[in-house]
Amino acid sequence: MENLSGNSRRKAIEEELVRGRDCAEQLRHVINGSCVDGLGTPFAEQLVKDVLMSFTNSLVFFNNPSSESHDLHVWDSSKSEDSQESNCKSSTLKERRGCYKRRRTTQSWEKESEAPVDDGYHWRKYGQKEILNTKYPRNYYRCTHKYDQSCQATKQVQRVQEDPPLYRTTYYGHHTCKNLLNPEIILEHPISPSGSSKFLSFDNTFPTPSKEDFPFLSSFPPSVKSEEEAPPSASSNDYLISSELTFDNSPRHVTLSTLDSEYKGINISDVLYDSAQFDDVFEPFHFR
DNA sequence: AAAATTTGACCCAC
DNA sequence: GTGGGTCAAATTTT
Repeated sequence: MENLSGNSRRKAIEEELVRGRDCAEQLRHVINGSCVDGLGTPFAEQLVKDVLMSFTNSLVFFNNPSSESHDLHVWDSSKSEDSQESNCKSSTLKERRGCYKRRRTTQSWEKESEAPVDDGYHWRKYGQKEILNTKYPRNYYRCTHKYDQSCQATKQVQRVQEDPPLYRTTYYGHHTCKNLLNPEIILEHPISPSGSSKFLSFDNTFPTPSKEDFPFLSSFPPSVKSEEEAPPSASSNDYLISSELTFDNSPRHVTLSTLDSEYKGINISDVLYDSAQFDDVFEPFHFR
């Protein structure tokens, strides 16, 4: 990933802000009813998402000039969502074997960690490949609820370094599944005793946050089990869910308000994160 | 028995 | 033609 610094970083921030402004302007038209019918709510939701993403990106650029930290790369091409659906016309299982469309572009993000992370979701391994010029095989996982809930989330995990052990996890798509194992989830944030932040309590429609593993909170995953051979790495309770976008007492925390937005078509994973993690753990966005 | 993993085959994008 | 993402039968684990 490239390091953004100096003018290029400033330019990136500027472009993001301009983009956000444009989206907000479009959103205004939608709200005023001057938008073409039929695009209404979904379009508005997309605009909201874009605006929030603009802020998010800008803040990341602003807060994170360094590229020495661990990785979180995000490239959003969500408008061309994953096309794993098979076009195959064959009907029998055997005929359908291997019949699929390879993913071209989808939203994805990477994370590197010293151990394969337990992100709280239920993953089913469906493949393993030796990758050219790499020492370790790449493991492919899909959401366990791919079929029962049509959850399209997948991830790839690959060991990239021996000593110290380093694993790169690349997530593709968002979880749309409901995790039924942890019906009651309450978020708390230890460094925010003032009460200025609101804790969110989720019912079984929303999985639990596991802050360290899911910087972009596709949804809040409950911790269920660790996978692969290594134990999950230690975590720090860094997620803060606030009722408003604010720089609060912990100066490096930036939080965005989200409530059940995922169920209204806005995926909070696109807009919610803790900026501190980017300082410590992640690089700025990666554009392809 | 059901769920999960392994692994070779298959096929598409490049 | 090749690399890599996915499928699915076989096998293992729970």
